Amino acid sequence: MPRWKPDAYARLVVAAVDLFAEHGYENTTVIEIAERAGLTKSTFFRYFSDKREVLFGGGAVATVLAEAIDEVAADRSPREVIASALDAVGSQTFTPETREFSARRRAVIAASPELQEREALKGLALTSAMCDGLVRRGLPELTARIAAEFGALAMDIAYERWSVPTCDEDFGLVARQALDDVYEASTGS
Amino acid sequence: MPRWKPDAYARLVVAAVDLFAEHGYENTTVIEIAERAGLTKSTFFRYFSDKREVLFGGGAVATVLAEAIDEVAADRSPREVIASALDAVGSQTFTPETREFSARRRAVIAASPELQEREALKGLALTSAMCDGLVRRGLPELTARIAAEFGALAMDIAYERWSVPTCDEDFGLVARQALDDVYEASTGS
Amino acid sequence: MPRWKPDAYARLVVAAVDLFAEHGYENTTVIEIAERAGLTKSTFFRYFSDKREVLFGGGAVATVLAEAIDEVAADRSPREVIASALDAVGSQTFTPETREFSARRRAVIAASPELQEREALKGLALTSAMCDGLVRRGLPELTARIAAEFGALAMDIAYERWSVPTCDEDFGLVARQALDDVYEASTGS
Amino acid sequence: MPRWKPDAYARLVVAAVDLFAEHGYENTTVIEIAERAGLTKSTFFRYFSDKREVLFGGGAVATVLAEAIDEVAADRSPREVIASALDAVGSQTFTPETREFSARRRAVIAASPELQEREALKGLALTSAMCDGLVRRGLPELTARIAAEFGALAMDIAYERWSVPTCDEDFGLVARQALDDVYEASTGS
DNA sequence: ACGGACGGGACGTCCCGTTTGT
DNA sequence: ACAAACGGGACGTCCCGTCCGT
Repeated sequence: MPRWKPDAYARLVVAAVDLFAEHGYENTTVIEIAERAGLTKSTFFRYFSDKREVLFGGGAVATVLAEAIDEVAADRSPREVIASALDAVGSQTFTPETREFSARRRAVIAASPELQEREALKGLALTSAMCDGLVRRGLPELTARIAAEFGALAMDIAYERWSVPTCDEDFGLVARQALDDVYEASTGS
Repeated sequence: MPRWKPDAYARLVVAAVDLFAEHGYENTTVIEIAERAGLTKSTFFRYFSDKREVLFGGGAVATVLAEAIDEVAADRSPREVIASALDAVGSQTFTPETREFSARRRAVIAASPELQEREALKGLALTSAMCDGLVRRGLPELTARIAAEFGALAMDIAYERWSVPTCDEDFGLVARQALDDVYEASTGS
Repeated sequence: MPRWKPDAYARLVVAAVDLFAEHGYENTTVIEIAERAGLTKSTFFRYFSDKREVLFGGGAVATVLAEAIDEVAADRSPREVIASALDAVGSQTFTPETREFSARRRAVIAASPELQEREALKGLALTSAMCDGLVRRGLPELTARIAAEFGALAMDIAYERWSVPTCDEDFGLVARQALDDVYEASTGS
Repeated sequence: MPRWKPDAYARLVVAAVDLFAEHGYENTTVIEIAERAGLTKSTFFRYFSDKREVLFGGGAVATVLAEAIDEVAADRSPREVIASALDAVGSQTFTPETREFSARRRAVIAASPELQEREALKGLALTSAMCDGLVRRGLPELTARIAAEFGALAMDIAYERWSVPTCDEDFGLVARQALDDVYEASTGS
């Protein structure tokens, strides 16, 4: 995600979530989204490769994860690396002001299998991003893979917990807690 | 030997549920359903007004309810009328041999908001059928309405309980139990 | 080509040639063609795989050639076979009432390189159809190939000669004359 | 081309003709032209009002004609004025080093009706430029018009003759010869 | 002056649902 | 009654040409 999203991008996303929530994903056309954003279909497809993609911000989270992992001190454990990466997501992507939007986005995705499928694919990309980052740090493939899977699971849980209106904590804290839960559960089994 | 197999309706329904379960509702075309049933798209639309309708059997349940209500002795309470109507559904529509199919149908609907919407509409139709039947018996509008709502609720619950493979009771029994639960809950509140 | 061209097909072709002649190929949209034919874009694309194809009737000529070749008596020379095939084209495809249309079609194609390219491809298909037909008769590959090339050349020449308004002979006669010219030129060299 | 044109201009023209010759006019995009010239699409459109215009050098020839006509001594006949103007075109625009380019440009235009249309318009502009120049010299409208038409015709013929690789004469000479031919033909009729 | 964002619109695909013809 | 033809409309792609901000 570029530091400065063009305004059009955000307008399109907001318009899309609004309309999806109102009329459902299937009953909303790209043209309607674009028009509500004061733009045209052309511009929509310049920003998003297809209609679903408007809800799955262009791999931005994967980039944040990768960069955050590369910046962690070399002597840290995989778990600490992942925790830092989740912190970065909390400070750069899932900021408090996006919480409400995230809740609505979650609801829209939950209502559409087509979107859930895309969400699952995006989840795999996040796991890969974390795994690759850990491999770049010299970790064995398998160790990296498991840590990444734990991180992805924690992120899922945290996203679910964090994106409810009553939650008032930063995503980073919620995610660290979720990561702890995951690790605890893994040892307890 | 008839020129066409008589089972076109059933073959279409089975083919549809199979394909919906395999590839999802959105990713299944009417042509695919018809071909798996050995028919053509046109025939599909002769039997079903649209693609969704293949899962919502032509209002048969509403008819069963209405007729059953009309046959109950006049001195029975609304609750007993409804219970009898549910029995009729169990003996005429949700028979044991349709249980497995119902389970798959439920799963398909649960996976698609578009189908859930239709299901909700069908639920309203069932409520209306019961309410109208009770009104025909001379019940006050409001009484009929509430009894019908309770009946619809019980039917929902029963359908959910009954359409799991481990359940081996008749729908009628399950529905009566659910109706009891509903009434009990209503008094307890 | 079905024996009974649907009316829509012919209407689309006529509308297309009219509009191409009036406004040029590039400046004519598929929707305009369809509307002038009293149809819609959908129907257009059901008949023609793309916009250009409206001028290149679905391989009909190739089929006519192939079938005609298969029906010629076995003891005929390649040249006589080809001549008979050209006769068939004259009686089934390039009939007198299509002459005027052919002239306009030629003019439209001559005005657009994009269309000329497609015409060239269709020409290759015709050569192949004749060559394959001759091979089916047991001719050696090379012999068949050369006879087919001569036939295609004759057909080109004949089409050019025949599709001028002042020509009042059947295509078959014109084509036979052209074939004679080609063979004469080939021996004279 | 006048030397004061920025280099970008010439690079764009060369890139365009190359690509048009390789892939055809229709199959070449402005972006491809700009990229081959090391520029962007925006720059292309700053120099050329549209894609076709890249082959029709900005009316430079009309300007050359007009200026040349104005510089001819007042006592010269229309025919001599036109001849001098054609000389100017030969020394300022159609110089020997542009001969090869002109040949390729001609081939490209010959392959596209869309370009031929533009070429025809440009031809009219040249006729107008010459006619206006002659009128400024005090000639009657009709006389000017006819002399200009002869000049334009001679220029067309000369361009065709000159832009073949085997021609090694200056455009001016070729054009004067063509003008003579035109006048001779006009008297002979 | 320059690039990138934007508008506009055609093309071709897909698929649901309706109508027509036999 | 049945199949095929037809209508309608969304999606996604492509590319020309414009315009604004710097």
